[in-house]
Amino acid sequence: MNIGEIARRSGVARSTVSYALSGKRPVSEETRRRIQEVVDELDYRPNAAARALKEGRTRTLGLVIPPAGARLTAMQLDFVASVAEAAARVDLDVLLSPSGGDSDRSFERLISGRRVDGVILMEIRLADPRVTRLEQAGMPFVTIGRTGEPDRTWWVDLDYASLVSRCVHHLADLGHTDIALINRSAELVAAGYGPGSRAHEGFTEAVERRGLAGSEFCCGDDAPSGESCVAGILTEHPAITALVTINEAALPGVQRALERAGREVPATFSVVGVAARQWAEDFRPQLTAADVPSLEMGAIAVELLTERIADPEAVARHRLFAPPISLRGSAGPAAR
Amino acid sequence: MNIGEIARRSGVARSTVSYALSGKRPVSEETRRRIQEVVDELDYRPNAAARALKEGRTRTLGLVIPPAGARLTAMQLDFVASVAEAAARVDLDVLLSPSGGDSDRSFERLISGRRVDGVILMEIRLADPRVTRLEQAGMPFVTIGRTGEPDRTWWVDLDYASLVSRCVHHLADLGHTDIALINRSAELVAAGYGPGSRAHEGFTEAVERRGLAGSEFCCGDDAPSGESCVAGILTEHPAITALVTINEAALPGVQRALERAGREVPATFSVVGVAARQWAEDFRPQLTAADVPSLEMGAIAVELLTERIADPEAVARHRLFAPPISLRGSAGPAAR
DNA sequence: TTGTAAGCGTTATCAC
DNA sequence: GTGATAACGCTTACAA
Repeated sequence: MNIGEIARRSGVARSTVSYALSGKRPVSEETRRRIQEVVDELDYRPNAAARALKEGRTRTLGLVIPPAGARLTAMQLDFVASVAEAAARVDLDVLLSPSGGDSDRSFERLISGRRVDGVILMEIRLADPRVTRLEQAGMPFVTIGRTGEPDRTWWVDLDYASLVSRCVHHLADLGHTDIALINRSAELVAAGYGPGSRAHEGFTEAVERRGLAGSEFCCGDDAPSGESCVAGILTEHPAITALVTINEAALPGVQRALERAGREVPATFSVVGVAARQWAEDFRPQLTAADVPSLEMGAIAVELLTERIADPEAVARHRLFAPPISLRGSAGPAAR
Repeated sequence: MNIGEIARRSGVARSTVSYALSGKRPVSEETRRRIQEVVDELDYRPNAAARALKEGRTRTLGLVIPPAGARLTAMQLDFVASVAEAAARVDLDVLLSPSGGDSDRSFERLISGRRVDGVILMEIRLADPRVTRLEQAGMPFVTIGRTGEPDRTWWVDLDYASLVSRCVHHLADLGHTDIALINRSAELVAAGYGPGSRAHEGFTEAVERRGLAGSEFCCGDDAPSGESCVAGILTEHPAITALVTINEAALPGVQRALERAGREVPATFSVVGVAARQWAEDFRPQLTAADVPSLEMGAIAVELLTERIADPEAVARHRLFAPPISLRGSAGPAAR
């Protein structure tokens, strides 16, 4: 089914069908109705490739996800779902590219094959080759997370430094003096992964300001890592009475380690952190945490990207999210 | 950058460039090399839209995922990742369509806009309107999960009936006589969701054959639902000594309820089920379970789909997975 | 071995 | 208010 067939059946020119559907020039009510009838009957929709070729835009966004080797966390998954959803709401399609570096074939296709009008990137490194590549290719993009040069680029991000800092202050207010930070994996932190280093910054700054003893621990993105990490903390640093975590995938393990050690939360140990609401509510007792607004972040990423696509000269915009800490039941006064 | 520019810079005709890149007709080594140099220098790749228009195929697969309202489970997420990965390996792109019913705009664009060469569908209902729509449109598709008429269609699926049956037999062999099935949510089961009804079948059949007392419980796809479901079982059906579950998202809650109730796994209560390996290993003790081979299933789905696209007349093929139960530590002899 | 040209289905310009 | 037609960038049948 193509526009020529619609035109033939409605007894008009192809251009008239095009205009009737786009509304870009007036069409008499009579012919518009006749065309619409045929269109509805045959369930016609313009061929995407032909339209993209002619218009020079694909009405498609690229979403670069970590390759399957690196398992996606619930938060990343939420971003994928929310980006797809937000794009669908404005009639944009989303093309998935599971790429790690900058020389991946599917990533290259997106760019030089002009498969998409713009790209959303997740799991950004402070120095990210994919960002360089997109800039060089002149492809509009928005990152979820920011690079080391955040002023020049378009992004949405969580303010990990301030969130972790707030967590520390909250624990300090409750009287805790000896606390731990459960960070992401050592590999990620070493690779210059933003959340890792910014959580570190926020933690050391706040710990120092409040005169606390703070220890930092890297931890893999899974429950077993969380369990062994916290088990280690409990045995080797018995003075520690509270922890703040940005590693949500480790939470089930954190919980298990505390239970095994017979620590009551929050009576004899407090836990606070940054996590998707679902993870926070799955914790027992429910986790006092800054709830990551992943749905909103995905939606804003799409919004920024469409804006940048519409005006390639526009000055860079970003959005830093610092959601409030939701008090649930996992943090209490320090035992004395 | 387009093929004309490459041709001009290499001093040949556009068709020669095309042939040099596709290899569809011999090109002298000398010119091939000259062209390749220019291509490499300018990082040229054929425009995807133009190529799709000319060839009548998009080299893109559609992947229909549940809309964000219904949160994706870890298993669904694994499917998404593995499909994207498998497609990328054969240089196909994946277009995401978050659609529930058959009249979603993004779903319709896939089909009548000819945005993709074929579609992969997940979360299939026994009677699924999306399947009907794809058949009517003549769009090749493969489902992850199967409909009520599995002979006519292409799919990959888990053999829930046989897996659950095996779990029951395993528990019976261990001496359990009073067991429970934790199914998916009541809504899903009522809506004719395959895994739900097939788990039911396998359970009742095996329970009957072994002369056991079996009770079935529906449970939402999250930890809190799992916790209250199992808590209810323990108080209201004290005779039950073991359960089999196909609801992996409920597992953390299942564990919590057992711990709260002071039941030792596997000493005083046994748990077996069907789950992604990651979920099974997160359980304490690790869960004796049939490990869902999501990576392989996604890859096979892509393989079947490409096959069907290549030969639209081919007779329907499918693949039913019945992975063995991996013995871990969560099931033991019935306490007497 | 290479070049010429038609045509894929659209949209937009120009003409009436 | 509507129709004819060129052009988007590519692949491929046909010519040389």
